[in-house]
Amino acid sequence: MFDITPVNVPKAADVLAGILREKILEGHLNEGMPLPTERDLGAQAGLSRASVREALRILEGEGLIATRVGRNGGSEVARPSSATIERSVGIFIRGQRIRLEAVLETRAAIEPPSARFAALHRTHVDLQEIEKCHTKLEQASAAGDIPAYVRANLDWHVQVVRASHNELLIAFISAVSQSIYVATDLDGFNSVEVRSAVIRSHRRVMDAIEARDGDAAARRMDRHVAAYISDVKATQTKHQGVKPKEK
Amino acid sequence: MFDITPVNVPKAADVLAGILREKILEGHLNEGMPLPTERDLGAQAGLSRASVREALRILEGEGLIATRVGRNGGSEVARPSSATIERSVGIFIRGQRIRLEAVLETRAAIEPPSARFAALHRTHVDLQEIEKCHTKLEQASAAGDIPAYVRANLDWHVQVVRASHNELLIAFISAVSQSIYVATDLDGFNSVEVRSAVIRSHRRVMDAIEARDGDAAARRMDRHVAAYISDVKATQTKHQGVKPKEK
DNA sequence: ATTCATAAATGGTCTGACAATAAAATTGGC
DNA sequence: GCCAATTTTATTGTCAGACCATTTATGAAT
Repeated sequence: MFDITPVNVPKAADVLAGILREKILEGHLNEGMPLPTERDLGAQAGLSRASVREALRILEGEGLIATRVGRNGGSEVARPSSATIERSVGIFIRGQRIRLEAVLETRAAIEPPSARFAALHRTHVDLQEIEKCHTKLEQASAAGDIPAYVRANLDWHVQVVRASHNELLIAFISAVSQSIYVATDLDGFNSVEVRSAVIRSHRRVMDAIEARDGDAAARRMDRHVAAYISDVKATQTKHQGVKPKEK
Repeated sequence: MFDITPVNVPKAADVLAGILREKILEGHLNEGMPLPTERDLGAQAGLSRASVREALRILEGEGLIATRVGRNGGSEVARPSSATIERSVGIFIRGQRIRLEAVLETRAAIEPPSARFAALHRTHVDLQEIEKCHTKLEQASAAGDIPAYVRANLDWHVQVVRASHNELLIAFISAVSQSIYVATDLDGFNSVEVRSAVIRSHRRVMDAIEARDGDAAARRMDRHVAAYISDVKATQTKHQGVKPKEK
């Protein structure tokens, strides 16, 4: 037999996008450098403006270029940020109907080792940033402002991972946190006791990071997120009412 | 002051893409369901076909639709797969010039807890799949086929995480592994001793997963990836020659 | 020099057409 | 009646050209 795969029919826009993507990622085009105008690109590539625009739209979706209108407008090379990862992860979670527990589980897997790296690599500025989030958390808790509290809680976790100085872990945590935030049941934090317990856990983790004690940071973060998952599960079963089968 | 943010100028294609995206993610449109034709969509939305096409191209980039040409062609709803995450992570790593060490560090952070979940949630089929990868690894090692060996190595790691049955972790590992593969220095595995050591480590992890021993699985995986990182660093310094400052 | 009006450059959008493709409908042979 | 070859048709892919919207440069008036 010939054993040939389904014939490959690359579209013009895809080809052009691929060429430009490689040029950008290869480093031949640096951040901020302008691309030719759509008309020029079309002339150079022998394509219509419509095809060029589709190609540029693909690259824009990948965060590789940014486009402005008007005179001296046009597309310029951009650095792909974690925002692109956050978007695709968010779509993945919603599209695949990933359960909140699984998302929390993922965070529980990533954060303890991240806390270890944070303890090892943190700078003085990192500590200040984490402390800033913690203060906001305390204030929101005292004021009983639950939405602000949850927001500050998420920010604290992201900030801790930031101190690891591992951009990929930061991107992952940011993406996961974003999805956790929109799915978090605010009622779970109505109790001032629950909020205080979280604040105490955070303090212990921060102490370990400040002391550059990686093992302690990982261990305490592990306990903290595990406790968080238990709380969420308890809240869920309490709210679901009939749902849980009591046999 | 008025305190207004920079005026929002949403583009037609973005708006339409947003509407369709929500419809899909909200679950009103199920997988495989056909969207209207481009002309119909344009008529319904009051937009030109060009704008509709840009919107569809955005959604295609997000993995939310798939498009076929020809009669009875058109776009149909798709489930966003981990491929989208893999792409954005790959672009992020290349675009941000993330060092290989950082990527390996990320894997080292994710895999041990994933191995724990694998030990806890694995099925019999999972074990068989992992074993299959292991067999391929041994064969490639014996035959001295380094590229196949590295490929099988990566597959084994992904397969272990698959056994965790956490789709998000699987997506992360797949994405990271993909990038590790293209950056792996094949020469590091020229030695049969190195390859055998890897195979022995894998076997120990597999034993723990089979025994449903989460702690052991996590611990052994941790040691394995840590050793891997050391090897890579050793290989790098050996190869770089002058680069490392020997003071 | 500052301010204001005008022009120019660029992306955003629309219209209409034709090409390429793949499936359905039709036809012809048996 | 059934199967194969052919034609038709529905759909995306691509193109060309025009005009609109937005932003900036330019130059004139003060």
